[in-house]
Amino acid sequence: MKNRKIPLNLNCGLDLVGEVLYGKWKMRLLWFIKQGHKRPSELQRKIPDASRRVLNVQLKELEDHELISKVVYPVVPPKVEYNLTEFGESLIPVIGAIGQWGDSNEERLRALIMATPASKIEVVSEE
Amino acid sequence: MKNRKIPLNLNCGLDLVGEVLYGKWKMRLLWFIKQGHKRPSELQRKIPDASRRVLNVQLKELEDHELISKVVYPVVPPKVEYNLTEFGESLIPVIGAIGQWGDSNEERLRALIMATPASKIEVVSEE
DNA sequence: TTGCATAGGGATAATTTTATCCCCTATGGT
DNA sequence: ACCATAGGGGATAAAATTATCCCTATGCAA
Repeated sequence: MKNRKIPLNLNCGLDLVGEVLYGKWKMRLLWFIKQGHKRPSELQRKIPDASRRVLNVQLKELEDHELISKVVYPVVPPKVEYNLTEFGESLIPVIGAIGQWGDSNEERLRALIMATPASKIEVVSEE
Repeated sequence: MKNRKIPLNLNCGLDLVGEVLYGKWKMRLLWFIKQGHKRPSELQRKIPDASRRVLNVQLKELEDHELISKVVYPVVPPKVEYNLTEFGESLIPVIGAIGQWGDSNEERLRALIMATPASKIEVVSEE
């Protein structure tokens, strides 16, 4: 998400949403924050597949887009909390719907995804 | 979407949905097909920002994921039609919800996105 | 004194995703 | 012959996204 060479297209609602919600971990971040996991370290534990760095970056973008707000407590060791803004809250039902569809179709999706050539992982022999 | 080096994570519903719906044009393709624009050339006209090639690729993925089905008529010049499968149909309300949220918040989103440093386009002087 | 927890961020590499380019099919019309 | 139509696809370049590595700071505990 740095300066782009290719102009954004922001024609329809879908484009606009994409701009703030695309990002591998963003929806999950919003979701977990909604569930009360507000501190960076908690979120990190909830999403161990993402590195701390990446979460920071995506949190920052969510903040820039006013979906979450950040509170920094001036204590040591540092303490930070994220909260959904009202704007962010309004997205929760949408994310809920997406996750819900995924959960409802979990088995089928899993099978489809695994069957797709695109998802075959390239196994590299260890050394 | 070729063979990947980094394992997919398919922990929750959100991950699963992402696997079939991430892709710059996929939701729009589904949406337009739903609206009756079933032929590749129609879709292309609806989404002029994407090249024909890219649409083909994404349509193929949607097909592999059983969200749409493809009918090839053995005529010349060729005629092809895509239709939503039932599975694909079941996604329409979700896509609708996303687009709806985007439309409802269009102005705010547009302003936020433009204000974000990340979206500043790198202007290259001509020549 | 070293180690740990907490949070943050620059620089760069790796990976994935999109875009671009160019070519192919077959038939009917000019 | 040559073009237009309607649909496809390989190869490669470019761009965008993620991951990795390493460094900052503070106060407390072993």
